[in-house]
Amino acid sequence: MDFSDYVPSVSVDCVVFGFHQNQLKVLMLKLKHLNLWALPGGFIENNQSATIAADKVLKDRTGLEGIYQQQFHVFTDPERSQTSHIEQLISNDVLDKDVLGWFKNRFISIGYYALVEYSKVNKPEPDFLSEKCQWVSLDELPELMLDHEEIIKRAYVRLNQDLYQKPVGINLLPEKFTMPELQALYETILQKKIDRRNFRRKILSLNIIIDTKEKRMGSNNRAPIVYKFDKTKYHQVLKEGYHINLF
Amino acid sequence: MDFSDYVPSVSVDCVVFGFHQNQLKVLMLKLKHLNLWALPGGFIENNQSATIAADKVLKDRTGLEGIYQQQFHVFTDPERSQTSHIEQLISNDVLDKDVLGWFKNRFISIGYYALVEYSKVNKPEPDFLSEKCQWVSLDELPELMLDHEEIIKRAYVRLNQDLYQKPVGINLLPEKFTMPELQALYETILQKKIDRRNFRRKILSLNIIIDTKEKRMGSNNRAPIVYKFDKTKYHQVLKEGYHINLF
DNA sequence: TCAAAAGTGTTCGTGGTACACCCATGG
DNA sequence: CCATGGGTGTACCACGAACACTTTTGA
Repeated sequence: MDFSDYVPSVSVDCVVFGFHQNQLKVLMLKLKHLNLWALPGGFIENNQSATIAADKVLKDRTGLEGIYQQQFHVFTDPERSQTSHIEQLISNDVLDKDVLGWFKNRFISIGYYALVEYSKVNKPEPDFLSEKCQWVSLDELPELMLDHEEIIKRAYVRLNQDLYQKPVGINLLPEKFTMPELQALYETILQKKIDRRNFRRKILSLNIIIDTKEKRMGSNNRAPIVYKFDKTKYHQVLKEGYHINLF
Repeated sequence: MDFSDYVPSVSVDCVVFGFHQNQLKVLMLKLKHLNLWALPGGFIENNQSATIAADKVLKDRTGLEGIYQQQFHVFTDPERSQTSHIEQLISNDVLDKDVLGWFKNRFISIGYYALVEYSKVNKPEPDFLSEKCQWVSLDELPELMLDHEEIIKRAYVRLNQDLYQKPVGINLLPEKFTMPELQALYETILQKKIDRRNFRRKILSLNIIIDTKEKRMGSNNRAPIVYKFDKTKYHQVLKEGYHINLF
């Protein structure tokens, strides 16, 4: 029994969603000297839980802390580890060739998704392997490293499912927002049109948003009411989930 | 940068649920020479995905194959690894002392839950660390190794949640079953009473079970209809989930 | 005063909830 | 023929779906 057979390297990959111009965006890294993009990620250090590691990844790339992150899947397919990209990075002196042995090792990755407010991420920071860090539209993904495309797909599927059980928005939207803005977010994530009036009633019935008594002026039509989230009730509902009627 | 810091050992732990005498049971292992129980688990071998590893664990302990297993969480708390149990196993000659270094390593564990038919598990097999393998009632758990109690709790919470989106039963019940039996299963998992007549209508409306035209004779009252699952439709519904009405 | 889009209200139908009633079986 | 528990039917109500009307804003 050779124990070294059972020691894969474990990393954390974060699918960071933002919402801008009625599009869902994902934060991605462009690798140095390669025409490839990657998800922000990192290794789990000693005495760190995966959650802490994921929080650190998010902090390092966006500067944001205390953001809602959700572990959604572990990717363990032995075929997912490929060294070809690494070898190219080494031949371009981005990585030292000593590390090849390490990267030849088996990798498994814990997938997290995070929801952040687009406007709060001013200057996303690339890491040492990448030349830039920026938002990429979900439906215009470039060529991605390893199985990162599948990771994003699964994160999106999970986000979609979670939306039917938990509220979403407190991190994706600015502090103050209007009903049409919240609706646009839901329509984007669910990829379907929702009736204005029914949406309004449904959301209000959840009691998670508060009328600020302000109105958003400036546009050529009736000024919509400005709302903010009731953080206490929001997190309560987030924790308990909706009470779905099945029996 | 010491890469060896980032190399935890990765195991798979399976929470195997069975249903017997209107109780949810979990398959557990009694450790040799210790007054401790553990979940069936194993390491992920080279060229194995976690799913395959979990299937192997299930096969080795129960003999069953092709069972529905669901990855539900990864446990990465650094505090979860303790060597005290291992040291006791070594001092009792169950384990060779060479392996202590290995077990001093950091562990993370991928949690799966499985649903199996109680009666199909005739002789559950202990592994080399344990003296017996048997069903334990969920509400009478003995003292458990490491964080296995939390793993079970979380598996149960997830199963409970999943029940509101997916059907359950095809693996937990025998091939042929009656409506009251199915209802007892649901009531046990959801821990609440369900109205007989409404349950019946709801289940039938899902179109996942078929009337076998048989009746279960022998009891002192009207003989209930015997049903079986429509495997095609069942797995279809399992994959798609219920369409919950939210927008 | 007009177009655009937001706020308010109404109707309808499906499906969940809460029941009452009848029917088969073994003792 | 009777107790027990399973099968069938119905009335009610909440909530989602579809839709019409009024109000506010800037040009």
